[in-house]
Amino acid sequence: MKGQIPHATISRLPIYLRCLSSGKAGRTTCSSEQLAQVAGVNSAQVRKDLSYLGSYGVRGVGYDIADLEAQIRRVLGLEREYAAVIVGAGNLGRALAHYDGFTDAGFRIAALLDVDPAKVGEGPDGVPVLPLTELERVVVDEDVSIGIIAVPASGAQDVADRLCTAGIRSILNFAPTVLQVDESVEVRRVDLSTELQILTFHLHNRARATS
Amino acid sequence: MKGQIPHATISRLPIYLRCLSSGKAGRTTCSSEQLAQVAGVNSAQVRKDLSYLGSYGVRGVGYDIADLEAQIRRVLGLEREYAAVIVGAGNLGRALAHYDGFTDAGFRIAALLDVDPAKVGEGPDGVPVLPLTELERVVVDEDVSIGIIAVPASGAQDVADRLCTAGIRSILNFAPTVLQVDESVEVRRVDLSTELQILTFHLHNRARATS
DNA sequence: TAGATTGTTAATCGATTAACAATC
DNA sequence: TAGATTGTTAATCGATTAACAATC
Repeated sequence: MKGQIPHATISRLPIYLRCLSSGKAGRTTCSSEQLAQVAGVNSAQVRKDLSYLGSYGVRGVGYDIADLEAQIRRVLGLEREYAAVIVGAGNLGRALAHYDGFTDAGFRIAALLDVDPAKVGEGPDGVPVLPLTELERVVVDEDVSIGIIAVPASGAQDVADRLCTAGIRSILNFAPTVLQVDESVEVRRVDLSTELQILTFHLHNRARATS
Repeated sequence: MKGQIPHATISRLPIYLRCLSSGKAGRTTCSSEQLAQVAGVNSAQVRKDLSYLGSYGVRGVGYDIADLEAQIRRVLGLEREYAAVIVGAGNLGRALAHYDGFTDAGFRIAALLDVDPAKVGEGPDGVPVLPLTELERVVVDEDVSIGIIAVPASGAQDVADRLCTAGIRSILNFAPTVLQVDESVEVRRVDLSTELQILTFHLHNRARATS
């Protein structure tokens, strides 16, 4: 059943969820047109996406906000809490450990890990900074299911290999590298420089187009 | 000419660029198969993407690495430097200002801006932290073309509006909101919680599939 | 020439969206 | 009933990829 939800739909569900939670306090229902407006997509798209969850809308009325929220959370598997480790306690790693969005969304940062012994100790918001050698132990002891890589590109593949060996099957990679991992491991890449370079393409082209 | 390069191709060009730069020192050419391997895509895809740049490959030999790098940089508009401002001097904003990847890729962070007067002063790596009221002046004086939003969701739309009014046409948005902007403005969204939630979908489904 | 690899075609696949019957 | 809005179909659009002639 679940397997047939398209990839593109899955990546829009968190956006719908966010739009629903931050909706006007008074309303209890919401039309596909309204949701489309705030999510920045086509209303037919919204209806199609939501139809994969089952038929929870009411014709002529719209979707019940609380109900829809629950359905999306169920499909995304957000009914339980997940623990994550962040590897790399540099600026980015520490900023991520601080990041409220993770805890707000129900993720728990079990530890920051770093090869540099000087960084070990108490970290931001009481998250411990541990030596990288503790990786395997933390993953087991704290039931960690997500690995976040925030080390320089040169170390990223090694870290990924260790995470995989430790049993991690979901990785969020902030290093500017394409990781080579087993196909059973899901990797999402967040590449900050790449995002800026895509923006420059448009800057460059708009400049050319109007000159 | 440029306008016809597909969106999907544009977003892969920075990855190819990175793979080329970090290649083995000895080699001067590179086949589509090799590039596909490190970039994690299909080799036919690589050839098709590169064909949009023009015909710079040599049959039976491959692509000249230095030449290809130059062509990609030209198409992406990376032959010049761009200045960016980061709005929001919290943990994320400050980590981004520190981030070497931006300077390595030729971006200059002109300033961090924050509404909180307590945060104003000298920031990370000598980047000044200025009051948000300085926004318009900095954009003009420093010829800023990119705005990076690292404020909480509640303030993001206001910041976006001010950036647009100041003349910015490219925005990188780290706030968990879909910004409503004029269609002439290009927005890229980096939503950290969304990425984790997409990972949980796969965790959840793999767990269900194997149980 | 033989081997390697590009550039491009055509087939396939998947995602988007207009349109509208169903129905609250 | 009249108005609103869903769920779904079918058309369209765009992206991926196998295959192979061209050619170094």
